Amino acid sequence: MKENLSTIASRTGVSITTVSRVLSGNASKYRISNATAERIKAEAARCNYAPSIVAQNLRKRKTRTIGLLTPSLSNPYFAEMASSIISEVHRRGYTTIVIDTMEDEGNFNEGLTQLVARQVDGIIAVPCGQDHTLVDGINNDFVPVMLVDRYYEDYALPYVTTNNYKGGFDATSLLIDAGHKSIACIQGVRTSAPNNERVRGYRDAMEEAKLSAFEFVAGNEFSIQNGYLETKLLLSRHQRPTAIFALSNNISLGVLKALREARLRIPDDLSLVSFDNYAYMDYMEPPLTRVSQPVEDMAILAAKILFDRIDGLTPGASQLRLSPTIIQGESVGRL
Amino acid sequence: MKENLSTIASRTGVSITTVSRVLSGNASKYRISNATAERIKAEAARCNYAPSIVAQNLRKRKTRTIGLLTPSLSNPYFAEMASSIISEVHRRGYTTIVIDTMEDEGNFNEGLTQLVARQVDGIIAVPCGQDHTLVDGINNDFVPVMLVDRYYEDYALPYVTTNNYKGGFDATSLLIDAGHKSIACIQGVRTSAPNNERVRGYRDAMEEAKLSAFEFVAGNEFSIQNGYLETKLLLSRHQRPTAIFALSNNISLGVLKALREARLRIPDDLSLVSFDNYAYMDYMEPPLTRVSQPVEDMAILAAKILFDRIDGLTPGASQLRLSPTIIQGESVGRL
DNA sequence: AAAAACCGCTCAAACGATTGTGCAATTTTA
DNA sequence: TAAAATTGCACAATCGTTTGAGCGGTTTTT
Repeated sequence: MKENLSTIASRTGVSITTVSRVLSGNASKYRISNATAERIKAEAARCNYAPSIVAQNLRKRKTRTIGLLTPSLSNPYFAEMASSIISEVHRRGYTTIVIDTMEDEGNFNEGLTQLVARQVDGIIAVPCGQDHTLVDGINNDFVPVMLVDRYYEDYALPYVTTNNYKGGFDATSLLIDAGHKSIACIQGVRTSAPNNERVRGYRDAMEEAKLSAFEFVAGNEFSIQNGYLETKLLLSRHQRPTAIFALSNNISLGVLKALREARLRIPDDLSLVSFDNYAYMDYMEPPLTRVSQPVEDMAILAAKILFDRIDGLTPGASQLRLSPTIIQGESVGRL
Repeated sequence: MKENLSTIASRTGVSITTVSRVLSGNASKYRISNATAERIKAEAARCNYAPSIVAQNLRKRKTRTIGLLTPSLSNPYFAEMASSIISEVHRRGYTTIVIDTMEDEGNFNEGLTQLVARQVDGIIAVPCGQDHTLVDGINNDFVPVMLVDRYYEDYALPYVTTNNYKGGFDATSLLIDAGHKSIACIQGVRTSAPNNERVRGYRDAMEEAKLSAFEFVAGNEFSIQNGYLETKLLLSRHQRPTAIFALSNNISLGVLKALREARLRIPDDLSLVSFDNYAYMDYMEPPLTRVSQPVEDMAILAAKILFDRIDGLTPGASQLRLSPTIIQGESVGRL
């Protein structure tokens, strides 16, 4: 049924060692005769032998596995990221253990511990929360960790992220160029570095246009509900903004829901620019103008840097920000 | 640095066996004195010991891991399914290895083999292709396999899927009830069982309404491009249909793209019903009327049946079809 | 002809846990 | 007080590989 080296060894009349060496391609290196080698290979093929990866993992102290900690696979942004990472990892002959942290710091830390116990060779993570002691210790003492999207400011852990500042700045400038002055910004988690960079970009663009007096930042979660509630609040103010800058895809969905309830039309009644890109946004009412993050590039780069570290190479710069691009939709009106 | 049973044993002056028994909670079962047990626990806690899961896997011949073979994480339908499955698996104390087969039968089979070599305790798979000899052999000889969404017709492998026939029938009936007679159906992979059930539902609904003369089924892939090209072809016919039934979310995106290029408006110029549901569809132009598959229920049920088999329980019915629901959008016009 | 080199393979330890059995020392029972 | 039972732990095998060292026999070198 389940074959192993020893069953093959006894059937071919050689030692386990010899079988192992032949089947791992080291026959000539250890001077196994061609005749013996062929006999072993034939038997292995006949009985459909495949080595136990579990046993190899133990002996080699290497699992050819990497762990991926993602906050939410149901978010298309992270799903695409996971998809790209998994295929990059696969391309290198590794497999991926995926842990969905559901945006919870406890789950995140538990996942990290689990991955270390499973002796993954590397970890790619989108962190939750601000406490980086555990992940930092793991990166120093056990396996290389690579952060994607989110990161810890002023800290040494390597990461690949979007140039969120530029994204915030460009999106805001776009609205300003269209004549908007009163631009509200609905943000996500306030302790998230990308969020704060986006906000900083927004503020700088406003300031540069001498619109600081109109600055308005609200919100505290990257969720549909947060976008919905903050928009509800915004609309109830006596001075309604002419544009909204939503700092994530989910926030935008919430904004849209609130606007629809209020029977306000985009871009006639209000303009909207969203962070994040997704194919569906082209078919929305109207197609959204948005800041597209280079998801695939980030994934590939994160994998590359991680594997360089796994392979013992010391990568150069390992805190990288890739430029986002603006995708023009029809959700911004000229004033 | 990396602690193991032997370092703890030598520091506490007992045998490895004793340490193992204490730390795995079997102290009293093997009559280890309280004093010794406490001493060992204290030392383990002090040095932050965690057992090597790799070693446990080998010895216990169990990995507490399940493999998930998904065709494409960038498809929101499968991403949500993966998300639900991963959290169900996690809830049971297992971890998930995810393999993205990219809709390729070769990748699928390679993934299966890999998972078996890694000795996962069970496999949840959305299969690709029609040849089920490998997956079937694995299910019989190695680990339990559970199919989701797609399955092999007239074959014993257990699965959970949507009642695709009902989905096809209901969606078509809805269009018929709205007065449509000429309803085109754009299908996906023709060898896929769900696809064919949807088509069968479509045909039966047409027949029941005595509209067989208007039946029209085209297409061969669950992709945006297929939806796009088939719509282009449809529109170039001299008798244009009044409605399109698209058998997947991606196909619908392609339809929308083609209609937009032709400057045709939904539902005024053409009606559309789509298979699959996604939050974004509510914000599209117009919100789509669609057949929503019970993704989460399928995931939970698939996990339950798989774990029942892993635990040696013999589940009752294990080829299940869950009913889809229709979500009313505004993409169907009355004639 | 002795020394060196080579050939073809095996031994045994190791990776880090789990587990059935066994064995002294102590305590209880008869 | 001798036999029986209990206590508290250790020995050693096992899971399935990998790998450095070694060994007897043949061939080549000096």
